[in-house]
Amino acid sequence: MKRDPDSGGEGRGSVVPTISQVAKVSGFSRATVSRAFSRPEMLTEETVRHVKEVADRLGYVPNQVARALSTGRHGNVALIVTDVANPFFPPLIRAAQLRADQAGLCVFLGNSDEDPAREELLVGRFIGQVEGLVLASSRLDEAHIRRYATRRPLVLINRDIEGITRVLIDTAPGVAAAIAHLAELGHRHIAYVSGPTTSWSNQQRRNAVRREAEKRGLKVIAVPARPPSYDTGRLAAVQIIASGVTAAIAFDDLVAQGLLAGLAALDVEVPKSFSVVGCDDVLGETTYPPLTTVSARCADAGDVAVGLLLSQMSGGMSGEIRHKLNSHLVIRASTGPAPVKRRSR
Amino acid sequence: MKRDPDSGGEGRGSVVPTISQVAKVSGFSRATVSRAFSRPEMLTEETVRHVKEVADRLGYVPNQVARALSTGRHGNVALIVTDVANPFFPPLIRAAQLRADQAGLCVFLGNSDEDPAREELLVGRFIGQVEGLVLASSRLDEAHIRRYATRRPLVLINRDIEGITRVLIDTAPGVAAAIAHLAELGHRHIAYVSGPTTSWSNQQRRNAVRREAEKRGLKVIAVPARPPSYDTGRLAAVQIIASGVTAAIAFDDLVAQGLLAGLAALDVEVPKSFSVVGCDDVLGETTYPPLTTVSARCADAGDVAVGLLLSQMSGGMSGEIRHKLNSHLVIRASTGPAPVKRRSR
DNA sequence: TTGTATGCGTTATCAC
DNA sequence: GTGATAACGCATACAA
Repeated sequence: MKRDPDSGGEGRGSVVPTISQVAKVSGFSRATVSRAFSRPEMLTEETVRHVKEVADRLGYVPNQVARALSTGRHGNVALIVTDVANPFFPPLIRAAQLRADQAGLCVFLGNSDEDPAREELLVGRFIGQVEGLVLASSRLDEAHIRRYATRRPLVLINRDIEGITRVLIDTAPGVAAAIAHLAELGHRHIAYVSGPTTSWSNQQRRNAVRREAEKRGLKVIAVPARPPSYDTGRLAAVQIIASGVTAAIAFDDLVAQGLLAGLAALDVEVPKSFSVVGCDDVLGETTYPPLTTVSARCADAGDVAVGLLLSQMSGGMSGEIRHKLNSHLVIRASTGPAPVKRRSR
Repeated sequence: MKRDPDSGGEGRGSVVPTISQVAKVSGFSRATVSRAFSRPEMLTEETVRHVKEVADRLGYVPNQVARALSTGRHGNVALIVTDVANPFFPPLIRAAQLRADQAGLCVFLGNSDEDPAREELLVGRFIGQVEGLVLASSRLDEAHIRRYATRRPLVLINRDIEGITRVLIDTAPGVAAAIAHLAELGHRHIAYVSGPTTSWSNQQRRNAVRREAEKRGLKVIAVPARPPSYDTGRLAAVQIIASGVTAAIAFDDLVAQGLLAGLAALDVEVPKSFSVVGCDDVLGETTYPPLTTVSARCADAGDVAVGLLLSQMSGGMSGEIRHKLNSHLVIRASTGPAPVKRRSR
């Protein structure tokens, strides 16, 4: 079982010092050296100072793996998202990181690419070395998630499973407001540019669109943009224009931005001849024209999720938690009055 | 040292099974159970099957921490970036992840916020439980980096320190081409909208601009946008216009995009009255007008960095490595001929 | 092919 | 306040 002390890139020819070396050199016991690092308040200031000095000289630093084995805690959590490169996630990741940092936790990041198998692989790799995990927009089936949740504290973002702690960005109110906004502008026929079928967010938004449109007597058709991206949004423009609608609400801002480009390519002026609404509000005013969109507080979701995970990890968790985050409509410049006349299809 | 087996969120009232339980129930020794998971090829198919069945029934799964302590390897690496939310990084992170995944590694992600102290904290937290790290756009001082590099394999992205493995996105050729492009369009006075002083990329780009401009007899002024962002870019517009230049090249695409917005707010038409060049090419054609920019292959950087880290971790590394990634100019629609006449400042 | 014995580096439990 | 020592759960020489 002897191991090459030089493997793993440690030291250049020098052995990695352990607590025992420090003990021997400092003249104290291993227990004392250990305490000098983990609970200095139990020792004389003098002792601590001496031990640390020796440790410094030897280049000793506590082995976290050994510590973790002994204590059962290592302060790691995992965050799995579907796509780091989708602008929805970076703010979420950032906020989650920040919260974890403040608690002294290290965070593993995983990228599932919306592939359940890949996500499962990642969870499997992480779960043995984390104290908790948060799954954002998980594509795992319910049974798997439930099983994982029995092994480790687990919180879901934008996935609604009874009994599992979850934080949901409730875009329904914002979407409803968007429909109302379009209705007031005189639009009667609109399109919903839909995202992934398996996405909770997509289902929620689609339903909200239908419900509110029906209530106001608007006709709505669905046009897919899968996977949701700038390109699929751009490609959807032709079909949307051909359908004769005068406005579209997209699954997310990226799709909306692509749609804007697609419309421009068709010489359709926005918002004069056509109105576009996005969702998530992750692009700010950077689109042209600035996008009317549903604000989704994705950063808050990351923050809250890690917060809930923390309290779950520390055991202070009573019943089921289903945290909802509000949304609202942000009106910018991509929506306007319905054009007075448009050719029928 | 007895520990509450229920802590850490494990099991609901059930003890976490260890290798010993499986051994007892299956009738084999602990060594055999261990081998059934780590080196099944050493055992009879029959024994492996039996052991795994028992393990399954008991819900046993190897404890990675214990395994790591024993073997000295745990398959974790760390990636630290300055800002997850800056569009430059997501593609890089994604590519790095992918490469690590293929090698079966888990990746810790850290966010330094361009703060050296914070970055140091993160490295300290990570280094004890990773086999290697990659630091992107590190703000750490050279001495620290060198010290860390003696403890673990380490590769730098966009930071040039002799003796440390590094991958550098060489934007100088692309920037030079951009200057040439502007010169050919008749621009004589241009601005460089600069990024963080401590950033290697910024220094490199600034120098390339100066060098090439001098060669072609262009005058160049520097205008700061710090920290580099959409907002600081937008704010820089006033100063830039006031200076009387006819074109600007920005530290990165985000700044360029902000500048575009700032110019629009001032009713300066792009590219008719003013030309803008970005850097990194992370926005694609999503800006208005589509941005002429220097392509920077940031995804490749992440991929290559992890690749180098892997070979360094496996010990197969000869001398010093300084991997350069090329760049080139991508001409879109934000650059055009210099306006025939502009009021002097 | 399988079992035995020991070590990995640390923390926690007891004594002193 | 400090020291001896037994876990923590697993992997691996070595013996059988």
